[in-house]
Amino acid sequence: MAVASKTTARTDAARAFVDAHGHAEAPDFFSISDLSEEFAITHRAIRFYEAKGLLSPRRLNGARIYSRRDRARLHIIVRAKSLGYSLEETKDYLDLYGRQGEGRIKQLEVSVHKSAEMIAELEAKKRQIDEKIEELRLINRVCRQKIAQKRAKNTD
Amino acid sequence: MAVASKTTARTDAARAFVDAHGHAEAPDFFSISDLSEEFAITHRAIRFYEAKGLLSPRRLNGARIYSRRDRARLHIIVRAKSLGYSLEETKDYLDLYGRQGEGRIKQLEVSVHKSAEMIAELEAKKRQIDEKIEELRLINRVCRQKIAQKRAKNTD
DNA sequence: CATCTGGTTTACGTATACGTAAACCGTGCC
DNA sequence: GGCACGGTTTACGTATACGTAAACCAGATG
Repeated sequence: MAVASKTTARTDAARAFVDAHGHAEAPDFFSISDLSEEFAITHRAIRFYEAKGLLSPRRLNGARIYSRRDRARLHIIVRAKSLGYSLEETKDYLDLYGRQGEGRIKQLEVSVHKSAEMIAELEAKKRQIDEKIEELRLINRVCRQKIAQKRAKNTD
Repeated sequence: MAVASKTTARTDAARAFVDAHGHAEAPDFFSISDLSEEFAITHRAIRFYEAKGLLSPRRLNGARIYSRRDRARLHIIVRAKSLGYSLEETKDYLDLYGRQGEGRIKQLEVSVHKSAEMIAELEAKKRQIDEKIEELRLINRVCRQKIAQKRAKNTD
């Protein structure tokens, strides 16, 4: 049987392509398996994001080839998800991220405005997290006090 | 027709109860409408949280009466949701929050551990937010630079 | 008494975000 | 040649978190 090489195997042409570019330490292209491993998500999820218009990797013989930029976008998607953003919201974000500095003045001004808005929203989220952390610190403290009390009185 | 009083109307007995306790500034009890308004969510959502075991208000004549503690729990639910936590996860959190300092030493130690874990997780989330904020600041900066350049060259 | 208001339950529908299974294709290795 | 391997599409299923509609009840009001 074919002994799969240690490195992730790929559809042949795709593999050739990926290997051709990028030298060991800093690859320029990635397979779907590379990315699904790196970000601990399934192939299915990655294809789903593409179907929803959040990614659009080039194809080679049908197989998907992801550039560094695609990978960066996926990274953003994964992070945004863990922060509770929907794919729809993340898509808006990526639109901003994608056209970094392109377009006419009007568009650029919109981008400046939107990015400022998003920053404000994230700051608010940070404050909410701080509130939760405070609650948890209180719980932590109270529990430890109770433990100390019980230990002292030996009331188990 | 019945002119609804300015304050939220309630099923009668419930209203009497709610009004009996708490004096204007600091009510002790709340109707489902009070809370749905305060947190900008629907009655349906609140009942749903109850069905999932995250709330358990007392009843009066069938109508739900929420205590300050119930309200605090709902507040936590709403915040957790906006931070991307599922109701299941939030339920675990509320279990911790509910038994603040009760139980035997073993349980208390578990609580200490879990709260510490949750704090660590939230700190990680904060770092992710900081990363996103950094990205956005960059976008913001780049866009403003481009605007300045275009303005200077007057190339629209 | 009829209606209105605010509450209740039950049931079915819907959007999001995938999971899972089936069936296919192209290349490399024995 | 054949099979394993990694990839592909298509289709249907599932979990979460509610929305919506229908039908009911209990007091308050005119």
